[in-house]
Amino acid sequence: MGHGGARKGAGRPKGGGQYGEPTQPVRLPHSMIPSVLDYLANKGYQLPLFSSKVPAGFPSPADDHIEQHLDLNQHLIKHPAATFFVRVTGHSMVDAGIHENDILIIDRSLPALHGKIVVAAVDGQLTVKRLHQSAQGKLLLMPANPTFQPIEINDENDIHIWGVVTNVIHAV
Amino acid sequence: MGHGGARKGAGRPKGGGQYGEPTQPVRLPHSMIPSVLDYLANKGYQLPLFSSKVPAGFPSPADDHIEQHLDLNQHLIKHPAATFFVRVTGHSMVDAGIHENDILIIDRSLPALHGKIVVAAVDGQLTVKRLHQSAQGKLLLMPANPTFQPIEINDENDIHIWGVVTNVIHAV
DNA sequence: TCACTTGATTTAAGTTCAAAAATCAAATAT
DNA sequence: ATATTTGATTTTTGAACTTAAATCAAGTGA
Repeated sequence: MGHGGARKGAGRPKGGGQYGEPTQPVRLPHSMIPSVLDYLANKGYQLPLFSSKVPAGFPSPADDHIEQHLDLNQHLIKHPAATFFVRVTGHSMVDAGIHENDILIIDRSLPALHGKIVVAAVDGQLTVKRLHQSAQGKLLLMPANPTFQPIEINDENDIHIWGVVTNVIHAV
Repeated sequence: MGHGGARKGAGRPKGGGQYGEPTQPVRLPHSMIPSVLDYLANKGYQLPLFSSKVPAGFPSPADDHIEQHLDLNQHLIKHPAATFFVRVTGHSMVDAGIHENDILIIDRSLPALHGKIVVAAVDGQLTVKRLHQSAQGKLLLMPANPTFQPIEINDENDIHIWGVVTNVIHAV
Protein backbone atom coordinates (compact mmCIF):
# COMPACT_ATOMS: atom_id res chain seq x y z
CA MET A 1 0.00 0.00 0.00
CA GLY A 2 2.81 2.40 0.73
CA HIS A 3 3.58 4.52 -2.22
CA GLY A 4 6.72 6.55 -1.96
CA GLY A 5 8.05 6.76 1.55
CA ALA A 6 10.48 8.81 3.54
CA ARG A 7 13.54 9.23 1.38
CA LYS A 8 16.06 11.79 0.25
CA GLY A 9 15.03 13.71 -2.84
CA ALA A 10 11.32 13.09 -2.54
CA GLY A 11 8.79 15.88 -2.77
CA ARG A 12 8.66 19.18 -4.51
CA PRO A 13 12.21 20.22 -5.30
CA LYS A 14 13.83 22.81 -3.07
CA GLY A 15 14.46 26.04 -4.95
CA GLY A 16 11.78 25.11 -7.46
CA GLY A 17 9.71 28.17 -6.71
CA GLN A 18 9.39 31.25 -8.86
CA TYR A 19 12.43 32.86 -7.22
CA GLY A 20 14.62 29.75 -6.96
CA GLU A 21 15.40 30.42 -3.32
CA PRO A 22 13.64 30.43 0.05
CA THR A 23 10.99 33.06 0.55
CA GLN A 24 9.45 34.76 3.54
CA PRO A 25 6.21 36.71 3.91
CA VAL A 26 6.74 40.39 4.62
CA ARG A 27 4.01 42.98 4.94
CA LEU A 28 3.93 45.60 2.22
CA PRO A 29 1.72 48.67 1.94
CA HIS A 30 -1.08 48.15 -0.57
CA SER A 31 -0.05 50.98 -2.84
CA MET A 32 3.49 49.66 -3.23
CA ILE A 33 2.72 46.02 -4.01
CA PRO A 34 2.52 46.34 -7.82
CA SER A 35 5.64 48.45 -7.89
CA VAL A 36 7.54 46.02 -5.65
CA LEU A 37 6.51 43.06 -7.80
CA ASP A 38 7.84 44.94 -10.84
CA TYR A 39 11.01 45.67 -8.89
CA LEU A 40 11.38 41.97 -8.08
CA ALA A 41 10.62 40.86 -11.64
CA ASN A 42 13.49 43.08 -12.77
CA LYS A 43 15.78 41.81 -9.99
CA GLY A 44 15.98 45.20 -8.37
CA TYR A 45 17.23 46.81 -11.59
CA GLN A 46 20.71 45.55 -10.77
CA LEU A 47 22.10 45.66 -14.30
CA PRO A 48 25.62 44.81 -15.42
CA LEU A 49 28.18 47.58 -15.74
CA PHE A 50 31.05 47.19 -18.19
CA SER A 51 34.04 49.36 -18.71
CA SER A 52 34.97 50.35 -22.22
CA LYS A 53 38.62 49.76 -21.39
CA VAL A 54 38.00 46.13 -20.49
CA PRO A 55 38.79 43.60 -23.24
CA ALA A 56 35.48 42.46 -24.64
CA GLY A 57 35.98 39.37 -26.69
CA PHE A 58 32.75 37.93 -25.42
CA PRO A 59 29.82 39.42 -27.26
CA SER A 60 27.22 38.61 -24.63
CA PRO A 61 26.77 40.66 -21.48
CA ALA A 62 25.47 37.48 -19.89
CA ASP A 63 28.92 36.15 -19.13
CA ASP A 64 31.23 36.39 -16.19
CA HIS A 65 33.39 39.26 -17.40
CA ILE A 66 31.28 41.90 -15.78
CA GLU A 67 32.85 44.69 -13.79
CA GLN A 68 29.96 44.93 -11.35
CA HIS A 69 26.21 45.40 -11.08
CA LEU A 70 24.56 48.74 -10.70
CA ASP A 71 21.20 50.14 -9.72
CA LEU A 72 20.77 53.64 -11.11
CA ASN A 73 18.72 54.81 -8.15
CA GLN A 74 21.24 53.64 -5.58
CA HIS A 75 24.17 54.91 -7.62
CA LEU A 76 22.84 58.35 -8.50
CA ILE A 77 20.66 59.19 -5.51
CA LYS A 78 22.56 59.37 -2.23
CA HIS A 79 19.90 61.30 -0.32
CA PRO A 80 16.47 60.21 -1.60
CA ALA A 81 14.52 62.48 0.73
CA ALA A 82 16.53 65.51 -0.43
CA THR A 83 16.68 64.73 -4.14
CA PHE A 84 14.50 65.88 -7.01
CA PHE A 85 14.69 66.22 -10.77
CA VAL A 86 14.49 69.20 -13.10
CA ARG A 87 13.80 68.97 -16.81
CA VAL A 88 15.87 71.54 -18.67
CA THR A 89 14.31 74.11 -20.99
CA GLY A 90 16.46 76.41 -23.09
CA HIS A 91 20.11 76.29 -23.99
CA SER A 92 21.68 78.56 -21.40
CA MET A 93 24.03 75.87 -19.99
CA VAL A 94 25.21 74.11 -23.14
CA ASP A 95 28.79 75.04 -22.24
CA ALA A 96 28.40 72.92 -19.09
CA GLY A 97 27.08 70.00 -21.13
CA ILE A 98 23.45 70.66 -20.19
CA HIS A 99 21.03 70.59 -23.11
CA GLU A 100 17.33 71.16 -23.62
CA ASN A 101 15.15 68.30 -22.27
CA ASP A 102 17.99 66.88 -20.20
CA ILE A 103 17.01 65.73 -16.74
CA LEU A 104 19.08 67.11 -13.89
CA ILE A 105 19.48 65.29 -10.58
CA ILE A 106 19.45 67.81 -7.75
CA ASP A 107 20.54 67.15 -4.18
CA ARG A 108 19.27 69.70 -1.66
CA SER A 109 21.44 68.34 1.12
CA LEU A 110 24.76 69.18 -0.55
CA PRO A 111 26.41 72.51 0.28
CA ALA A 112 26.19 75.11 -2.49
CA LEU A 113 29.88 75.73 -2.97
CA HIS A 114 31.83 77.92 -5.36
CA GLY A 115 31.83 76.52 -8.88
CA LYS A 116 28.91 74.15 -8.41
CA ILE A 117 26.00 74.17 -10.82
CA VAL A 118 22.83 74.92 -8.90
CA VAL A 119 19.11 75.24 -9.48
CA ALA A 120 17.72 78.51 -8.17
CA ALA A 121 14.41 80.35 -8.19
CA VAL A 122 14.91 83.76 -9.79
CA ASP A 123 11.90 86.01 -10.41
CA GLY A 124 9.64 83.09 -9.60
CA GLN A 125 11.22 80.94 -12.27
CA LEU A 126 13.54 77.95 -11.94
CA THR A 127 16.94 78.51 -13.53
CA VAL A 128 20.15 76.53 -13.77
CA LYS A 129 23.28 78.55 -13.10
CA ARG A 130 26.88 78.16 -12.00
CA LEU A 131 27.55 79.49 -8.51
CA HIS A 132 30.45 81.84 -7.86
CA GLN A 133 31.69 83.10 -4.56
CA SER A 134 33.20 86.58 -4.82
CA ALA A 135 36.28 87.77 -2.94
CA GLN A 136 33.94 89.39 -0.40
CA GLY A 137 32.23 86.07 0.14
CA LYS A 138 29.05 87.05 -1.69
CA LEU A 139 27.28 84.32 -3.66
CA LEU A 140 26.67 85.10 -7.33
CA LEU A 141 24.72 83.27 -10.02
CA MET A 142 26.72 83.52 -13.22
CA PRO A 143 24.66 84.09 -16.37
CA ALA A 144 25.38 82.23 -19.57
CA ASN A 145 25.68 85.46 -21.53
CA PRO A 146 28.69 87.46 -20.24
CA THR A 147 27.08 90.78 -21.25
CA PHE A 148 24.61 90.31 -18.39
CA GLN A 149 25.55 91.05 -14.81
CA PRO A 150 25.95 88.23 -12.29
CA ILE A 151 22.96 87.93 -9.97
CA GLU A 152 23.83 88.41 -6.32
CA ILE A 153 22.09 86.30 -3.71
CA ASN A 154 21.23 88.29 -0.61
CA ASP A 155 18.35 88.94 1.78
CA GLU A 156 16.92 91.80 -0.30
CA ASN A 157 16.07 89.90 -3.47
CA ASP A 158 13.92 86.80 -3.41
CA ILE A 159 16.42 84.33 -4.81
CA HIS A 160 16.68 80.89 -3.28
CA ILE A 161 19.02 78.08 -4.17
CA TRP A 162 17.01 74.88 -4.42
CA GLY A 163 19.91 72.49 -4.62
CA VAL A 164 23.12 71.37 -6.28
CA VAL A 165 23.14 69.53 -9.60
CA THR A 166 24.90 66.18 -9.19
CA ASN A 167 24.21 64.55 -12.56
CA VAL A 168 22.95 65.30 -16.04
CA ILE A 169 20.93 62.69 -17.89
CA HIS A 170 20.94 63.20 -21.63
CA ALA A 171 18.94 61.21 -24.18
CA VAL A 172 21.01 60.65 -27.31
CA MET B 1 -15.52 47.77 36.43
CA GLY B 2 -15.74 48.15 32.69
CA HIS B 3 -12.96 50.35 31.47
CA GLY B 4 -13.31 51.75 28.01
CA GLY B 5 -16.08 50.10 26.02
CA ALA B 6 -17.25 49.82 22.43
CA ARG B 7 -17.11 53.29 20.93
CA LYS B 8 -16.09 55.13 17.83
CA GLY B 9 -12.45 56.14 17.83
CA ALA B 10 -11.25 53.67 20.40
CA GLY B 11 -8.26 51.46 19.85
CA ARG B 12 -5.12 51.82 17.85
CA PRO B 13 -5.69 54.45 15.18
CA LYS B 14 -6.26 53.26 11.64
CA GLY B 15 -3.39 54.20 9.37
CA GLY B 16 -1.12 54.54 12.39
CA GLY B 17 1.30 51.93 11.18
CA GLN B 18 4.74 52.53 9.73
CA TYR B 19 3.31 52.95 6.22
CA GLY B 20 0.14 54.84 7.10
CA GLU B 21 -1.99 52.54 4.99
CA PRO B 22 -3.22 48.94 4.99
CA THR B 23 -0.60 46.27 4.46
CA GLN B 24 -0.65 42.73 3.15
CA PRO B 25 1.85 39.88 3.53
CA VAL B 26 3.73 39.12 0.33
CA ARG B 27 6.34 36.40 -0.04
CA LEU B 28 9.73 37.76 -1.05
CA PRO B 29 12.94 35.88 -1.84
CA HIS B 30 15.40 36.08 1.03
CA SER B 31 18.13 37.80 -0.95
CA MET B 32 15.84 40.64 -2.01
CA ILE B 33 14.31 41.48 1.37
CA PRO B 34 16.91 44.07 2.45
CA SER B 35 16.84 45.70 -0.95
CA VAL B 36 13.04 45.80 -1.03
CA LEU B 37 12.92 47.34 2.45
CA ASP B 38 15.33 50.01 1.22
CA TYR B 39 13.14 50.47 -1.84
CA LEU B 40 10.10 50.93 0.41
CA ALA B 41 11.89 53.28 2.79
CA ASN B 42 12.62 55.49 -0.20
CA LYS B 43 9.05 55.21 -1.50
CA GLY B 44 10.15 53.42 -4.62
CA TYR B 45 12.51 56.26 -5.55
CA GLN B 46 9.54 58.15 -6.95
CA LEU B 47 11.07 61.62 -6.74
CA PRO B 48 9.48 64.90 -7.85
CA LEU B 49 10.23 66.21 -11.32
CA PHE B 50 10.05 69.95 -11.96
CA SER B 51 10.30 71.82 -15.20
CA SER B 52 12.58 74.83 -15.37
CA LYS B 53 9.94 76.68 -17.36
CA VAL B 54 7.40 76.35 -14.57
CA PRO B 55 7.06 79.41 -12.31
CA ALA B 56 8.75 78.53 -9.05
CA GLY B 57 7.81 81.05 -6.41
CA PHE B 58 7.66 78.33 -3.84
CA PRO B 59 11.11 77.50 -2.58
CA SER B 60 10.25 74.05 -1.27
CA PRO B 61 9.93 71.04 -3.53
CA ALA B 62 7.57 69.63 -0.93
CA ASP B 63 4.57 71.52 -2.24
CA ASP B 64 1.85 70.77 -4.75
CA HIS B 65 3.38 72.50 -7.76
CA ILE B 66 5.12 69.41 -8.97
CA GLU B 67 4.97 68.39 -12.59
CA GLN B 68 5.05 64.68 -11.84
CA HIS B 69 6.98 61.96 -10.03
CA LEU B 70 9.69 59.92 -11.62
CA ASP B 71 11.63 56.74 -10.96
CA LEU B 72 14.91 56.77 -12.84
CA ASN B 73 14.89 53.02 -13.41
CA GLN B 74 11.39 52.98 -14.87
CA HIS B 75 12.01 56.12 -16.91
CA LEU B 76 15.39 55.20 -18.37
CA ILE B 77 15.19 51.42 -18.64
CA LYS B 78 12.44 50.18 -20.94
CA HIS B 79 13.84 46.65 -21.37
CA PRO B 80 15.56 45.64 -18.10
CA ALA B 81 16.56 42.20 -19.37
CA ALA B 82 18.23 43.73 -22.43
CA THR B 83 19.86 46.72 -20.78
CA PHE B 84 23.35 47.22 -19.41
CA PHE B 85 25.72 50.05 -18.59
CA VAL B 86 29.13 51.02 -19.92
CA ARG B 87 31.51 53.37 -18.19
CA VAL B 88 33.29 55.55 -20.73
CA THR B 89 37.06 55.76 -20.95
CA GLY B 90 38.76 58.19 -23.28
CA HIS B 91 37.48 61.25 -25.08
CA SER B 92 36.61 59.88 -28.50
CA MET B 93 32.95 60.89 -28.38
CA VAL B 94 33.10 64.34 -26.79
CA ASP B 95 31.46 65.79 -29.88
CA ALA B 96 28.40 63.66 -29.09
CA GLY B 97 28.36 64.89 -25.51
CA ILE B 98 29.98 61.74 -24.13
CA HIS B 99 32.83 62.34 -21.70
CA GLU B 100 35.28 60.23 -19.75
CA ASN B 101 33.69 58.43 -16.78
CA ASP B 102 30.18 58.99 -18.08
CA ILE B 103 27.85 56.03 -17.74
CA LEU B 104 26.04 54.99 -20.89
CA ILE B 105 22.71 53.16 -20.82
CA ILE B 106 22.66 50.53 -23.56
CA ASP B 107 19.59 48.73 -24.85
CA ARG B 108 20.35 45.54 -26.75
CA SER B 109 16.77 45.15 -27.94
CA LEU B 110 16.72 48.34 -30.03
CA PRO B 111 17.58 48.10 -33.72
CA ALA B 112 21.02 49.47 -34.63
CA LEU B 113 19.92 52.07 -37.15
CA HIS B 114 21.82 54.66 -39.18
CA GLY B 115 22.96 57.55 -37.04
CA LYS B 116 22.59 55.82 -33.70
CA ILE B 117 25.43 55.73 -31.20
CA VAL B 118 26.30 52.11 -30.46
CA VAL B 119 28.64 50.09 -28.28
CA ALA B 120 30.66 47.56 -30.29
CA ALA B 121 33.44 45.09 -29.64
CA VAL B 122 36.37 45.90 -31.94
CA ASP B 123 39.61 43.96 -31.58
CA GLY B 124 38.34 42.51 -28.34
CA GLN B 125 37.77 45.95 -26.88
CA LEU B 126 34.53 47.79 -26.17
CA THR B 127 34.20 51.05 -28.10
CA VAL B 128 31.51 53.68 -28.49
CA LYS B 129 30.92 54.79 -32.07
CA ARG B 130 28.29 56.34 -34.29
CA LEU B 131 26.77 53.93 -36.78
CA HIS B 132 26.48 54.83 -40.43
CA GLN B 133 24.74 52.91 -43.16
CA SER B 134 26.42 53.39 -46.53
CA ALA B 135 24.61 53.70 -49.85
CA GLN B 136 25.29 50.02 -50.45
CA GLY B 137 23.64 49.19 -47.14
CA LYS B 138 26.90 48.33 -45.40
CA LEU B 139 27.14 49.20 -41.71
CA LEU B 140 30.10 51.37 -40.75
CA LEU B 141 31.45 52.47 -37.38
CA MET B 142 32.56 56.08 -37.75
CA PRO B 143 35.77 56.99 -35.89
CA ALA B 144 36.10 60.20 -33.96
CA ASN B 145 39.21 61.21 -35.87
CA PRO B 146 38.31 61.78 -39.55
CA THR B 147 41.83 60.81 -40.67
CA PHE B 148 41.01 57.23 -39.77
CA GLN B 149 38.93 55.03 -42.02
CA PRO B 150 35.42 53.97 -41.01
CA ILE B 151 35.29 50.39 -39.78
CA GLU B 152 33.02 48.14 -41.77
CA ILE B 153 30.95 45.52 -40.01
CA ASN B 154 30.83 42.26 -41.95
CA ASP B 155 31.24 38.53 -41.47
CA GLU B 156 35.01 38.59 -42.05
CA ASN B 157 36.04 40.78 -39.17
CA ASP B 158 35.02 39.98 -35.63
CA ILE B 159 33.03 43.10 -34.87
CA HIS B 160 29.78 42.82 -32.97
CA ILE B 161 27.38 45.52 -32.01
CA TRP B 162 26.42 45.07 -28.38
CA GLY B 163 23.59 47.58 -28.29
CA VAL B 164 22.31 51.08 -28.85
CA VAL B 165 23.09 53.93 -26.45
CA THR B 166 19.85 55.42 -25.16
CA ASN B 167 21.12 57.82 -22.49
CA VAL B 168 24.28 59.42 -21.20
CA ILE B 169 24.70 60.03 -17.47
CA HIS B 170 27.26 62.70 -16.68
CA ALA B 171 28.45 63.71 -13.22
CA VAL B 172 28.98 67.46 -13.04
C1' DT C 1 8.64 -6.12 -19.09
C1' DC C 2 7.20 -1.59 -19.75
C1' DA C 3 3.98 2.22 -19.43
C1' DC C 4 0.61 4.30 -16.57
C1' DT C 5 -1.79 5.26 -12.25
C1' DT C 6 -1.96 6.17 -7.42
C1' DG C 7 -0.22 7.30 -2.84
C1' DA C 8 3.41 9.47 0.02
C1' DT C 9 6.49 13.09 0.68
C1' DT C 10 8.47 17.57 0.61
C1' DT C 11 8.55 22.34 -0.51
C1' DA C 12 6.08 26.55 -2.16
C1' DA C 13 2.70 30.07 -1.55
C1' DG C 14 -0.95 32.38 0.31
C1' DT C 15 -4.28 33.02 4.14
C1' DT C 16 -5.38 33.09 8.80
C1' DC C 17 -4.31 33.73 13.47
C1' DA C 18 -2.54 35.47 17.77
C1' DA C 19 0.45 38.50 20.18
C1' DA C 20 1.87 43.31 20.41
C1' DA C 21 1.01 48.25 19.99
C1' DA C 22 -1.65 52.24 20.51
C1' DT C 23 -5.55 54.68 21.93
C1' DC C 24 -9.79 55.94 24.78
C1' DA C 25 -12.41 56.05 28.93
C1' DA C 26 -13.55 54.59 33.44
C1' DA C 27 -11.75 53.92 37.97
C1' DT C 28 -8.58 55.06 41.49
C1' DA C 29 -5.30 57.76 43.94
C1' DT C 30 -3.37 62.28 45.17
C1' DA D 1 -10.56 68.62 41.26
C1' DT D 2 -6.67 66.83 38.93
C1' DA D 3 -3.42 63.42 37.73
C1' DT D 4 -2.37 58.56 37.27
C1' DT D 5 -3.43 53.80 36.72
C1' DT D 6 -6.00 50.04 34.76
C1' DG D 7 -9.06 47.65 31.52
C1' DA D 8 -11.35 47.48 26.94
C1' DT D 9 -10.99 48.09 22.19
C1' DT D 10 -9.10 48.27 17.57
C1' DT D 11 -5.43 47.95 14.29
C1' DT D 12 -0.91 46.48 13.20
C1' DT D 13 2.49 42.97 12.45
C1' DG D 14 5.12 38.99 12.34
C1' DA D 15 4.71 34.14 12.56
C1' DA D 16 2.13 29.78 12.23
C1' DC D 17 -0.82 27.11 9.71
C1' DT D 18 -3.19 25.27 5.58
C1' DT D 19 -3.71 24.32 0.96
C1' DA D 20 -1.62 23.65 -3.42
C1' DA D 21 2.23 22.10 -6.43
C1' DA D 22 5.80 19.07 -7.76
C1' DT D 23 8.39 15.00 -7.42
C1' DC D 24 9.55 10.01 -6.27
C1' DA D 25 8.41 5.28 -5.82
C1' DA D 26 5.37 1.53 -5.38
C1' DG D 27 1.45 -0.63 -7.29
C1' DT D 28 -1.38 -1.84 -11.37
C1' DG D 29 -2.51 -3.18 -15.94
C1' DA D 30 -1.38 -4.12 -20.74
